[in-house]
Amino acid sequence: MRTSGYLISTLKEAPSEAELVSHRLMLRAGLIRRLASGIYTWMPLGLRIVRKVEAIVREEMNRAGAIELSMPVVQPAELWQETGRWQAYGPELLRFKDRHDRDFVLQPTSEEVITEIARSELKSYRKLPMHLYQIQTKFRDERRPRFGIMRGREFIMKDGYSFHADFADLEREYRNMYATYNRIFTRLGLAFRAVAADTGAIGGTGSHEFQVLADSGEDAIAFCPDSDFAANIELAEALAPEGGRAAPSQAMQKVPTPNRSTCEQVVELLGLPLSQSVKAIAVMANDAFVLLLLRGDHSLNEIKAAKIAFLDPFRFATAAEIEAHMHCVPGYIGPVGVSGFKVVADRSVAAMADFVCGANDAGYHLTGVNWGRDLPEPDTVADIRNVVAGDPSPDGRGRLELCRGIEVGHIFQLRTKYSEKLKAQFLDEKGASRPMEMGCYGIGVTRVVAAAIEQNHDDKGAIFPAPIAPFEACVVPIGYHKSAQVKAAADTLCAELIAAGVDALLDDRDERPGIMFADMELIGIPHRLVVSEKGLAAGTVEYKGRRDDKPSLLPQSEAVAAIKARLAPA
RNA sequence: CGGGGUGUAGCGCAGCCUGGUAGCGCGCCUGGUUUGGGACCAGGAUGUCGGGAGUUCAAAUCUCUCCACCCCGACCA
Repeated sequence: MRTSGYLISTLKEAPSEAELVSHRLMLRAGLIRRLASGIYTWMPLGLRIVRKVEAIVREEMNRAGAIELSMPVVQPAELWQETGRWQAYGPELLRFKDRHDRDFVLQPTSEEVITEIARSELKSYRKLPMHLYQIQTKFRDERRPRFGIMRGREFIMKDGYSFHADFADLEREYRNMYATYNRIFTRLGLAFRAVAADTGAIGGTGSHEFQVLADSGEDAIAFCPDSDFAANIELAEALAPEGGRAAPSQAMQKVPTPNRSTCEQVVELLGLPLSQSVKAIAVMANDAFVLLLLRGDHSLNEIKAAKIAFLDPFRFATAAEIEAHMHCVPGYIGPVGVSGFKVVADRSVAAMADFVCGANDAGYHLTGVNWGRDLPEPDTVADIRNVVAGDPSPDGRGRLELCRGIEVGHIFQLRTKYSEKLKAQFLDEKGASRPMEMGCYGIGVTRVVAAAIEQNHDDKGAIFPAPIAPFEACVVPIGYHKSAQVKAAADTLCAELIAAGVDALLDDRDERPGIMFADMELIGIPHRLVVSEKGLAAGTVEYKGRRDDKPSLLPQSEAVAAIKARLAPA
C-alpha cells in the first residue's frame, strides 16, 4: 500500500471535544470521525485496525469450536417482550416503529434472537452442545456517551452464545472460553487481567471480565499479588477485620462539631483517625427507611448492598426523608438512640469500639460510642463496602492491591434464564423436555482499539501492537521524487516486504521527511525503514522500532529478514 | 436527568464587554526556493459567525428561545 492515493488525514491539533488520550489520538491520527454524540465513522486507517482485531477474534473463536453467524441489527419487539427485557432494559434500548407502526429495537445484544434460533434448531440433545457467535454492530443509547469510541453508542461487539444439555457441559465451555479469551487478548498484544465480576443486568451465575490494564480505565480491579485472586471491585469481598471487636475503653460523650458535617471535618476537629469515625448513609428500600453504616474511610458498594434482600432495590434518601425519620439534618445523623427502621452495619463497623458518629443533633457528634452498651447491636451485619488496598485477600493468601482497567471482554454463565423464558427446550436421552443451559461471551471489538491506544502511546502518538497495527511496517524514502535510485530501492524494498507477507506501507508522498516521520509515528506503525541516497551509497537502510529512542543501520539486503524476525511471535 | 461550559473557515482560536457588515495560526490551492524531524517567500480560495425570533438605521456582538456538542455529577450526609 502507498500513502499517495490512500486516505491519511492527520491533524496537528486535536479537536477540542476530546479529553482522553486515546480519543485525542484517534481523532488526530484520522482513525475515526465523529458523526453524532457517541457515533463515529471508522476511517480507512482505523477500519484496518478493527478488521485485524476481528480477524484474530474470529480465528480463535473458530479454533475453539464456535460457529459464526450474523443476526439482524434491527429486531422485532415481540421477542424482547417475551423475555421482559422490552421493559427491563430501560432507555438504553433504542426503540422505533416501522411504517406499519410495529415496534422494533436496535440490538444492544442478541440473547433473544439467538435463543429463538436455538429453540427451533436445537431440539435434540444430539445437537448439543452448540456455540454460535457473531461480530456485529450494537447500539446502546448510553445516558452519557464519552471518551470517543470507548463508550460510544454504536460499537462492534463479538457476541457468542453457547447451548448445553447440562450445567457440567456449560462449565466446560466456560473454561474453554476463559482459555480462548486469554489467547485472544495475548495475541492482540495487550496487557490484561481476567477478573471475577458481578453478573449485572444480563443475569446468570459465574462471570469473568477481561480488563486491559490502564490508569484511565473506568473499572477498579482488586487483585492479590501473592495469589491468583483478581476481581472487579464491585465484587471483591471485604472480610471482617481480624481480631474482632475491642472492649470499650471510653465513655460516650456528646461533643460540639459546628459546621462540620463530613467525617473528614469531624475527625480533623477531634484529632482522631478517619478510621475511627462512622458515617451513616440513609436509603429508601421498598418505601422503608434504612440506615447504612460505614467506616469513615470506606466507601459504599451499592452492588453488594443491593444483594441484601430487603435492600433490593434501594435509592438514596432525600434530605426531606432523612429529616422525617431522623429528626435531624443530614451531616449529623447517626445510629444512636434511633428506632423504627433497620440499621445495616458494614462488617468493619460492627467490629469498631469507641467510635465517632453523628449525634442526631445538628452541630453535634458522639465520641466513644460502643455497640451493645450505647446502642443495640445492628440489625444486619454485612459486607457493603468497597475493598481498599491493603485489605486481606478473600482467599486468605496475602493482601489486596488495586489497579484500573478497561473492560474489553466479559463471559457469563447464563444458565437457563433465557431458555426458560423463551422456551428453548430440547429432548434428552430419555425423551424428557428440558431447558438448555446457556453461556454468553462478549468482546468489545471497537473498544479494544481504544484500549490498545490507552495502554500504548507516547507524546508522538499511538504505538500499536504489531498484530493490530494498521500497517506492520512502513518504508519512508528520503527524496523519493528526486532520486531515481531512492525511488527504485524504496519500491523494491516495499514490494519485497509485501512478498514476504509483511503488511507494509510505502510513504511515497512528496513531503518533507519530518512530516512523514511524524505521521507514521502518530498512526502508530510499529516498524520503520528509511531509504536514503546516503544510506544506499553505504548499502544500508535505517531501522527504527516505534518504541526505540534511536534508529540503527541495517545492511540493505537484510532489511526484509530483520522486519520478519521482529514480527515473529515471541 | 442535575450542574458547568462551548458553538466564528477542515483543525486550533481571537473578535463579543463598549453594535458599524469578520480576522489570526495551522491546513488547503498556484508559482518559486527548499529537502533527514511538522521549511521559506509571494499570491489565492474557503464562513447560512449553531438555528429561529426580537431590539436597532445597523447584530458575530444586545435580548429571548430552540438545538448541538463537551466536561463533571447523578453514593459518602
